[in-house]
Amino acid sequence: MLDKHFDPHSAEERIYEAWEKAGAFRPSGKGEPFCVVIPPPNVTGSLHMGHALNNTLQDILVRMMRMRGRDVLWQPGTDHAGIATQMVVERKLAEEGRPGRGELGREKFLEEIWRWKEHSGNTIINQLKRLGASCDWSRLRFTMDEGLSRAVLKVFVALWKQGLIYKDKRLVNWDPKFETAISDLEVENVEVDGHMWHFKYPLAGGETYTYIERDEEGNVILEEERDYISIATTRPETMLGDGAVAVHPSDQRYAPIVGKLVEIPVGPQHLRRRIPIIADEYPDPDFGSGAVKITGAHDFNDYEVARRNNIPLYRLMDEKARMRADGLSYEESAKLATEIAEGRLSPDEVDIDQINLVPEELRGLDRYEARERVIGQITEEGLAVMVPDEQGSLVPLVENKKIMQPMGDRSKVVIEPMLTDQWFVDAKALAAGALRVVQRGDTRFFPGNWVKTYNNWLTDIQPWCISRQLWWGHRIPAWYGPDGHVFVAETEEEAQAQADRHYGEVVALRRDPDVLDTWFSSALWPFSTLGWPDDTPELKRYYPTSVLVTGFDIIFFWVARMMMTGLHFMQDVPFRDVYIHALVRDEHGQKMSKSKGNVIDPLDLIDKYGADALRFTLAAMAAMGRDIRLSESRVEGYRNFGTKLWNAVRFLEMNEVGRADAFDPASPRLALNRWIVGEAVRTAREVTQSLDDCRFNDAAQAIYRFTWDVFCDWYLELIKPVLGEGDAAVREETRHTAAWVRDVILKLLHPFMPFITEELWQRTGGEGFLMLSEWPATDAALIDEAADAELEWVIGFIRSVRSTRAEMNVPAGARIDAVLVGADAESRRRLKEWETELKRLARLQRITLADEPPSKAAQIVHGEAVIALPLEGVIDLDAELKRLEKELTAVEKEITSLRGRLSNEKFLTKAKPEVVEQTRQRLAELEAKREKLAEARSRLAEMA
RNA sequence: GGGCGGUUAGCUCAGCGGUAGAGCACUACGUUGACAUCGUAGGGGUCACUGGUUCGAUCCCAGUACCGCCCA
Repeated sequence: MLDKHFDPHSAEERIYEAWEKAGAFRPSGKGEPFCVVIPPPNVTGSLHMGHALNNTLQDILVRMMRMRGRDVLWQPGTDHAGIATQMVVERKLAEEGRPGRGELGREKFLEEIWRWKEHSGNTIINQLKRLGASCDWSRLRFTMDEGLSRAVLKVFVALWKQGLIYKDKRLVNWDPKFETAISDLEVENVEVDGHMWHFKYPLAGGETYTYIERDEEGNVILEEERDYISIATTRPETMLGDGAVAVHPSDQRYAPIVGKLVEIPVGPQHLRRRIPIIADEYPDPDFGSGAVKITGAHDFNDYEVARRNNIPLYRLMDEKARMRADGLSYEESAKLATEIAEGRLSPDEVDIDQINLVPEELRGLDRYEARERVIGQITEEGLAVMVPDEQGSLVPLVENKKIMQPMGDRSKVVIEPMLTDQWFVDAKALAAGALRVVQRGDTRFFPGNWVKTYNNWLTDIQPWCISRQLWWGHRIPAWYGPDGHVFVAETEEEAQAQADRHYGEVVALRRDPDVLDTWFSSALWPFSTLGWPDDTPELKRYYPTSVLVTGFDIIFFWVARMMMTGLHFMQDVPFRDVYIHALVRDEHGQKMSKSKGNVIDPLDLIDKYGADALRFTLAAMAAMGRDIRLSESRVEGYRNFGTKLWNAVRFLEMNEVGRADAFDPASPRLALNRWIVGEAVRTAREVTQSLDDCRFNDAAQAIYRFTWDVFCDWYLELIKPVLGEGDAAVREETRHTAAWVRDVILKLLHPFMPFITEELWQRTGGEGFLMLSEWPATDAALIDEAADAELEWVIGFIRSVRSTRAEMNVPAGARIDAVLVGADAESRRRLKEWETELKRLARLQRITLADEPPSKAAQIVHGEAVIALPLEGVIDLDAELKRLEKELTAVEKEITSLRGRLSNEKFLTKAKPEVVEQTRQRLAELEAKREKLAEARSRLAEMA
């Protein structure tokens, strides 16, 4: 006998272990392949709500497909998460008071990381198991595995040979905390309060010009002689590295001075550097003064302008974003820079990186300290633009302004655009194919509007910086000879051989110290996990994978890149469908974040309500294209749903409903059983179709409704008398049907609530595992409309009586009589057939037949007949009159609306014929009903 | 500035060219032998606003307002 409740704590682990032990997660090898690769969580990670949603949805698809006989492979794994992991281990070493990364050295430090990974790197895997994820864990992969590493090497070398990977000195996002380049996707632009300073750049040689400002009509509003140009900046410290001042070519105010030189108002006065004023489309004439300084080595927009105009790029900071202290002295640097600016020296003739334009007294300072110093110096010198304050005295013009500040998404420090040597993938070249296949529909997005996002990004794609100045990751397979010549090869031996051939002698090689971006290896995931570069049976069988389930936030990071590499190396898309799900937010729509303290830990919810409840909640709320606001009450509600199901099965058990393996659902004779079979089939069809369309919420709702509102509320209530009093054959049929429907529910619900359904399956003597049983059939022939009509009549009868009783304030326990008035033969037959059930569920003493309603009775129109409830002594005449009035009003309102429609000729001619017919029928029904209601009212009115 | 999405019951959300739904919350009643993690009944909505298309618009189109997110 089942307990009153399902106990997730004792059941979940036991069931999961039994599945795993039996190899139930492995591909069957039979049927059409269905393959999903898991979006690999970080090896440092722990399960958060996003993972819970993502993996619940995958598991639902995977479990359903498995039951439908597909050969399912859900390929799991983790990625090595370069920065994050290195950070975690460094922090751990520090906490334990052990030698840090620097002291340990590369090799020892990597050993530490591996040790850490072996020890706690699978936390998230175990958490996924608690969620119920049915991945094939025997195939667990890790991006730093031997096999996957081989794939990375092979891809790197191949792309290098094809010219699609190259080394370049470009501006990259530099994280001063981790001291590495990061991808622009790892930069969050945060709006912060900033300042805009306005400074004067004096024209060289004391030159002047007439500065004329006009309003919109062209009237002169300001005209003065100036010996300077006014520049606004949010980053004064970068003035040191300015290479030019740019104005818009159409800007008349500055037209006279384009091509002239200005002095940068920083650094020792006798060494003032001069830079040219250039014309470029970039400056916005309406913004600030219309003139902008160009610091190509420290700003992405400036970088483009500088490249267009051949303006030199001067690096000002070191890897910690301090003002650099290396290179030439300021005097020498300024001199060279000036010669370049005046065209006496070409930038190519000098080692630009040796030019350090940071004055000696600022060298080694933090960038913000340097900023303050620069501002102070300029202001002191009188080159700040001054405005009057409230008291009328002149003060430097400093605007308070919202500025977008780039922050490292992991380090949380301000990112510095930095000119460095890095490795790049020519993403543009690879993007073309990735765009084409989606255009063509080889891969489909659900919902489809994400295609636009995907296209936009791939169209404007920048070179992908793949090198990272870290130790943890795939080390770049490039070796340098004594003269810096690079040799790229899969092995050191091969690189050495190349070098020996190149130099004609044996030379010592030095390997590039950098590692690759983690996403470089993740981009290979759909084929590297299946065994590539080896030609494995898995690769043949499961590539392209069937569907990728992921969040929109990594369309760029991951989906697009997998598409590029998949097409390039496998000549086919990595997945047929991409299902993009939403973000999980808190119940107020806020993004969950540790700093906000609004994080809901899925494991807490699992502890409290069980994995099934959490999974069902996530699925029920996963409507396409919308974020999920998770509230705990919802989880609680679905936990209750599990209890409801549990007790329904418990009830069947108590009534000796066992198993009927040979049961044919077409065999029942009873309308009740034929009806529930039809309803079950309808539900199976809806769940199946919804899941095929990735409409998880619709599928969840369909099974929920059927289980609770149809099976529990009606079917179980209606079979109670049958099981108690029916004859043997009828009882037998009903038990078999009930068992069959119970199993349909367990199966349809299993992908959503795997634990409780499996437990019930086992406890009711189900053979093998539910998770490996066959998905319910969806044969529409099992739907019997005559049975539907019959049950509709029965349920409607009971509902009406209950409703009227409540409104008449009849005590819930009181058994009253009912009289069926004006019933036709069919209704009489039905009444006879269902008398027991009607009496029981409507709480009636007797049901009799009559041609006229008794006096002082509440009257309910039910089809062609009227159900009269003689409530002499109980009935509140006024209340009943009111009730009838209310119903009449509602009916009349609708009649008016339908009549209006039907008297509209345009409706009759233009609306679809079946709609017109439907409307007519409905009107006829309502008119009949109105008549009966009116009769009932007048009878009652007479009595009153 | 460009793109995407949202605005439906008190809350969180589905939905849809013809009759507006769920969960939770709320009200009343209920120890009916599966279930109080429950049952029965009920209240509650100008479907943001303005136009347009249509026989008919909460739904389609355009605009407005407000709110999100992404990219510059």
